[in-house]
Amino acid sequence: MDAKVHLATDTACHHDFKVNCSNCRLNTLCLPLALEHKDIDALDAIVQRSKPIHKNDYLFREGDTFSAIYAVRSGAIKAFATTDDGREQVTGFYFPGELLGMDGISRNQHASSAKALETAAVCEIPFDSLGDLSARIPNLQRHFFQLMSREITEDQQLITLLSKNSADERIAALLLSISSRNARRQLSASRFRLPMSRVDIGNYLGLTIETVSRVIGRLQKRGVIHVDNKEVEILDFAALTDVAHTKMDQQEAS
Amino acid sequence: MDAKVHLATDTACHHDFKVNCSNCRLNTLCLPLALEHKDIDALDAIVQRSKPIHKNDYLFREGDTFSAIYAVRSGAIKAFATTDDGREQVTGFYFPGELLGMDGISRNQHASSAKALETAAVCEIPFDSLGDLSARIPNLQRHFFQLMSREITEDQQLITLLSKNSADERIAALLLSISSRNARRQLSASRFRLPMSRVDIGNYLGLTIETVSRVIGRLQKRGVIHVDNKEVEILDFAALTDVAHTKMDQQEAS
DNA sequence: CACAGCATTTGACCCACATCAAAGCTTTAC
DNA sequence: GTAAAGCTTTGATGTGGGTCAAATGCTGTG
Repeated sequence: MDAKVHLATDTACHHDFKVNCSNCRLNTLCLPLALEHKDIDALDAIVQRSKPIHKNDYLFREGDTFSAIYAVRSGAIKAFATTDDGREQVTGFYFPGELLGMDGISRNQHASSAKALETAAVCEIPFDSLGDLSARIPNLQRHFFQLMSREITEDQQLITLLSKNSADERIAALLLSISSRNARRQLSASRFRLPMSRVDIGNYLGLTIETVSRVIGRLQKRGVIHVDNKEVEILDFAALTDVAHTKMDQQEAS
Repeated sequence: MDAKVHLATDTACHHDFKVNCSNCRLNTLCLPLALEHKDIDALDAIVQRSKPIHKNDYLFREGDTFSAIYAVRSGAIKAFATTDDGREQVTGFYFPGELLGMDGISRNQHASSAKALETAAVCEIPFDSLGDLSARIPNLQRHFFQLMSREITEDQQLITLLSKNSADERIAALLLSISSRNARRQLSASRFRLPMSRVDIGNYLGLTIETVSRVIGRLQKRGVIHVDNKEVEILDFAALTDVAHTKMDQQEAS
């Protein structure tokens, strides 16, 4: 964790106060747009970095009044809705540089809950301020429309995955998604730690934990990946991509 | 295009070209906001109503350059993506008063295709103009954020439906959704015509046509609904709601 | 009106994944 | 360090809905 814990006494923030949007390592992800310096500073002024949360803490809960969207700075967050009968539908995993909470805008209350999968730091972006600022900075408005649109297309991809793909294909697609999101952050595309449990994976992909476990075991036996608990290494990208896309299963030596 | 060019010759269009946003019957659906008269007029000025399309016509195709979003004025539209192996994932059905096309914003090209399920009229809203206007009319900006957010929450509900619910529950939920959307338009909640085929329903709900057909047959046998081809009557709302929510199936006399 | 081309229904059978069960393994608490 | 409580894996068995097949019903067209 951060060394500067005691710098500020007036807030709950334990994180580096020197960070701002201009110097944030993630700004090419969270703000991949050509904003003027002064515009970035204006955005920076409304962003609050006061939310270090740890494992299992809620960032917000379904039904909470909506007031802000959140950008992940470190750690990992899962978003999920709880069904009538108490089961959990995970609607997304969010890694550093990614934004969540946009589903709360429509009814002014969060439609899903979000909790930390591990210790995480987030930027809180008050939505009213963001709206005001967007009206003044056309690029920012456009960018924010794009971010929401991306959430829509990603949800639609998940819909397709759930509706049309086998368990093997779903797992392979998730591993490749995490891999490529790691790569965007300059981290290894082939070795990483899964921050979520098998239960979470199951609740995201519409599978039981047993199936998740079996599929992972099968991929490992084939030499496509190596898994040790939550540590994953992708040994054969081509094969994994193949699994993700192949409708009919290819036969393999067991 | 100018709408008026078709007045003399095009008899395929049965719709009223005099319509504008102020007098549109649907404006409480498509614009449920407190816009000033002059703001509505400004919006009206950018909206184009030049698109009467008929059954199986495309409104836009996956990959087309994105330039506008669309509001359905009459008829019905389905949006869908085509998977690698050529299958169709229907991502939504759109009825009068509903907007589609927002998934194209993020990459400046449509992420899905849209085609008419029956003869339809749509309003085309050029996105650049809408952005400009939104920057000047805070209420409009907020409203549009809300519309996109609603699309997100609806997609997430579909994700949950696909991931957690049985065939019976999915069908029941779809029928209830269409029913309530009809009611919003002052139409009967209990009797309506399904504009989409069984194939489309299957591709939306992640089921085969055989299963769709069997579930509908079963619901009919139980006296929950009456179906004649595409005409549906809901005979027992309580029972249908029950089917939509019940995880464990209730026993019934067959 | 009759025929071609679809869409829908119905039945028989099968399989991918769920469910049930139980045994490691890992983490947390004291 | 050890116990308790989770997680994860692995195996045996069951089933909802997919697949295959065929009959029937619609729709449009010349």
